[in-house]
Amino acid sequence: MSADAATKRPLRADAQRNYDKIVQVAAQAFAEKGTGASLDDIACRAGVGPGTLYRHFPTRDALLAAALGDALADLGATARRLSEEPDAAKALDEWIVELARHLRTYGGLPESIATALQDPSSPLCSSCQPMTKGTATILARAKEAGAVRADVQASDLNALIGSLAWAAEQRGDSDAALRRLIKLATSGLR
Amino acid sequence: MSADAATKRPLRADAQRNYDKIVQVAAQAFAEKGTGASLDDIACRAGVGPGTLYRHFPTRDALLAAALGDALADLGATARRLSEEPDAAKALDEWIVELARHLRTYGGLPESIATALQDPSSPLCSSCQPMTKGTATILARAKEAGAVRADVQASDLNALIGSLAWAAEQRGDSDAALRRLIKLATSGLR
DNA sequence: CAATATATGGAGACTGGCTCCGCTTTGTCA
DNA sequence: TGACAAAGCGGAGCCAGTCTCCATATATTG
Repeated sequence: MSADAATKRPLRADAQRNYDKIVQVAAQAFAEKGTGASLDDIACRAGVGPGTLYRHFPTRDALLAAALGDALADLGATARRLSEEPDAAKALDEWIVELARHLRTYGGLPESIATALQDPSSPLCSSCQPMTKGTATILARAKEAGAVRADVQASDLNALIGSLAWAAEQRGDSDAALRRLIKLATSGLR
Repeated sequence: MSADAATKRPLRADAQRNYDKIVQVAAQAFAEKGTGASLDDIACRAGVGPGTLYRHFPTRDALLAAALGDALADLGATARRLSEEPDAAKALDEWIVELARHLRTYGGLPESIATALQDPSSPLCSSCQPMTKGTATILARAKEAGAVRADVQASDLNALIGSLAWAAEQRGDSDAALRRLIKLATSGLR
């Protein structure tokens, strides 16, 4: 959970220390209070002033993207693994569940991400490529295999998964309830 | 858009005037700025102090429920009409679209309602009976007609519809895009 | 036209976001 | 090693929003 922003001049040692500490504290705060956690509070808990936090992370999304770092890398790995899975239909089912579960890492994450996806300039938007790309490739394979209707769009599927994760969060659902919701939405009403 | 709260002692004339004005202004503000509109601002625009607004409506949800009054009555009427519709499957389809559309009356409404539904003491929760009951009865009829799997639960269907309305809002979707999303979720992937 | 219950409004406490700028620390180079 | 410039810091302070408290004002009633 460190080493990044190696582009441009490397940060001064103290600055790098602060950066890392902020990300670490932020990850914990988001886990506890959701994506709406107070940024001033995070700065305080990291032992820096608000100014420092805002210079490193000009927006909440920037901090969120940094805090999410590892989790998103994991998701990328999962996507690659499922792209190899022989059974394309099974791979898609698994991907959907996995993605929905990831979206519950922090409270409020589905909303943060949905908003970010609307704004290409958001750092969170670029960080989410593992998600969007993953869905696109795995869905494409499932279509080729004839396991999915040809008119299903990747963007719609992403929106659907996000919205289910959101609903599950709103209801305080268990993992089982989330799966039930996913099954309802993916197999339809009849 | 007036006359209510006739239970208990009737409000003093000036109080009733203020009450009505607040509801009217609130409906407009929510329409413009979403359910998160500033309450102090609503009070100000209605020509009353914040204290007055908060005495009539102790929570945002209380005000929201009042502002939604007419719309919810309409929805109740729609539910009754669709309960008569001979084709139970068609009735359900229509209900789903109608409900999702109603949830877009104000920005942020799906979230406000989803939260309220978790809290039986919320005034918004009771106001939403037309929605929940409507889904329950229309779904039951569709099941009887064999148009829907028997294991589909009304609560899940409600959550699903709400989440689709939420997703459509996040993406700034047109009505057509919302319908596409609904079709995807109700007819499944294959 | 009191007397009284009812209702008002706005000052102000509090929370969180975010900025600005004088001060401190670090890295470098002689 | 010492000194200087660049890099970084932090917290005071402003803004917006929520919500409360209570001295004051107004409607109603006999």
